[in-house]
Amino acid sequence: MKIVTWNINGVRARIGNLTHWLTESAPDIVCLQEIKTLDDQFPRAEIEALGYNVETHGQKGFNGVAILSKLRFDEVTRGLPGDDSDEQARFIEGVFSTDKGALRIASLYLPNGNPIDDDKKFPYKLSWMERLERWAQERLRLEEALVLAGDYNVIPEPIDARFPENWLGDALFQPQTRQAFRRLLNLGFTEAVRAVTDKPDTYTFWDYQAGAWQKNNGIRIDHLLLSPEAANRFSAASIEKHVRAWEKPSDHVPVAIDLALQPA
DNA sequence: ATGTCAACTATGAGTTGA
Repeated sequence: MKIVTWNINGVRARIGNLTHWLTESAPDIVCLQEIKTLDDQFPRAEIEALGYNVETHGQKGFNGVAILSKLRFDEVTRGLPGDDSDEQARFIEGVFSTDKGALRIASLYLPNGNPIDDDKKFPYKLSWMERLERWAQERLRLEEALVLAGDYNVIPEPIDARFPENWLGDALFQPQTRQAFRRLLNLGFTEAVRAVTDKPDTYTFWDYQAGAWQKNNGIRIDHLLLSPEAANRFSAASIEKHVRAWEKPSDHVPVAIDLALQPA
């Protein structure tokens, strides 16, 4: 089963791009971030026409996440628990039935957190990461195949940036950010891409500005975290980098994994 | 060179967020 995460950076601006990619890549389940639309304006008909079920958690103008799936959703939950005052749409969870039992997948869009001296933005990022850790700890107790996929806005290690020194003052590469990400991993997750390669120049995002793509000035911030039960079925990971060279691209590219699971 | 882009407000051009 092929599972992919992709920050689409505006699903309405990118619908042609998305349907072309769905046809080419043929994923079973897709976690989208930054759909930048209300649920009732999501272009679901074009996606359903390709055989996908669609569940969204959108908001006006920015943020927003979705899950597209060839498998029927058994359950859907919107929003990350832990702060009832948080109105930003950054988290959706779906549960599916497979031949090996339940498969639980979350599509998450972790706060950017810049600038770090703002009195709200970086603290919001860190508190969101604490909420995510608590949620993950609880879900791991279920001992299910669990995939936590999305735009983490975290550069885990210096090797995950072409020019790590450029990111020292950035929320994506702060010691507190990296430490929170390691805490999450250390609950027992396998980070899929780094489990299969230690190569440098393994990036998932290239800024639109300053010719970052042409210069390969990239960072790796889109990740898939696997519970032990998912990691035991994990066979491959790939970054679909060619999509960044398409017309009107997102600044992120799809990151895919294969799990040895079949729809029930 | 903060060099780009999407969506908002508002109906041409500025703001926000990334």
